[in-house]
Amino acid sequence: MDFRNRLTEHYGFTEKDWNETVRRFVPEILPARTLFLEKGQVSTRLAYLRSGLMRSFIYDDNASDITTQFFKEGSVVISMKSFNDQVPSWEYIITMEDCEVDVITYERMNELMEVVPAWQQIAKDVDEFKYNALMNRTIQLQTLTASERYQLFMKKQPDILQRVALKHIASYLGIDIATLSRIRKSI
Amino acid sequence: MDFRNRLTEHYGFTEKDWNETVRRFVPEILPARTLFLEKGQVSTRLAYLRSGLMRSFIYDDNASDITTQFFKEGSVVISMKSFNDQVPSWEYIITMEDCEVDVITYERMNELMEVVPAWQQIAKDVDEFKYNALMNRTIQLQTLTASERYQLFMKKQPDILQRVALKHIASYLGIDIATLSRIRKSI
DNA sequence: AGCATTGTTTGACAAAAGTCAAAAAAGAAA
DNA sequence: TTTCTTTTTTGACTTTTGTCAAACAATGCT
Repeated sequence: MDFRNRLTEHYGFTEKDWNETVRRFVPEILPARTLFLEKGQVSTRLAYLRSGLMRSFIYDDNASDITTQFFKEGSVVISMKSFNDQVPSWEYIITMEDCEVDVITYERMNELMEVVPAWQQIAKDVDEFKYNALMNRTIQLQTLTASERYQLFMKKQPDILQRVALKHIASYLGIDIATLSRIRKSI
Repeated sequence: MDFRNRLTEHYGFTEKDWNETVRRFVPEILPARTLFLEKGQVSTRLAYLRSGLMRSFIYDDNASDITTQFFKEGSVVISMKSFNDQVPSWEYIITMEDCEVDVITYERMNELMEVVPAWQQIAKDVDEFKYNALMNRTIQLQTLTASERYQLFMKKQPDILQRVALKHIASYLGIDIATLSRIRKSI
């Protein structure tokens, strides 16, 4: 099911709602390895990822290039804290493949929530969805061994596994790349 | 600064706002080791913790009694997914000390958000605060060693460290209790 | 195609963390 | 206080994971 049908079905979108929505999202093509958000900058845009793959990561003295999230087609690409509170981002977001996105700015999103109140609910639902995903991830890091975490990832996100460098999977799972290599051999 | 002042200062509460709020929160005393929320039940209430200490934990075939959060005085005690979406909880919440709480039900909270619109913002802020806390925790689990996690906990939450059994700290940090004991000795 | 760069695997080893069981310590209850 | 229960520590050991460096493989670029 495509985006429009989802909105109609879940949120009772009318023709007008859809039009108001569409006019505020700007389609863009982002080549692979384009930064969508930089650390330190206030996130001004949110994207719906039509096709392609992106990831968020942190990079500082303590932690060099640690992937914190993967975004695949159909996902909402957002750095929640920075976008919602309009504060500087502590993470980067970058494309890993050429991406087709529909982008909306913070201002336009606020307009949209006024014009189409259903968007308030959608925003809330997106935030909740992200919260739940993060909670699952946290519990996995808290309770599973490196090998178990990898096997679960393999099972739940086989598609991403095919598409990204292993070093990113490793950092996402909190495993050393050499260890991950050995885990893979042993399965 | 107490609760009332915080609301007045941050959200411009009027006398009336405060009265509408107060009448919907019910003060309660919960003895130590009282379940505030059980797994499988839909969370109907949220508490403001005036004094005492609580924790949330999961308990199932895979994971027996894994602490997922500590709540201390001044915190909002809530199982976000269950309360916000009114779905069965996947976690328990239990008091660890005698607790003084102000409790509000889901229905009353919705009323309150209508009568005092500032509460919509407060609810949003609480959710965001919890999300950020969870994000920090996740990154710690992802990037720090057991020893580093413990030392950080010691530094950031020395009060909780004094008040709860080490086995709960251990499970919260994803460390075996015997290992934690050795880490403590070595510092 | 050829070279440079980046990513992955491997070996040899070290360090970190877990397991199991028993002893010691601390707390709760009669 | 004494007993019972729970929690914490410890020892002996195993397993898991990380580190460093080199070799190997894959990929991108000119």
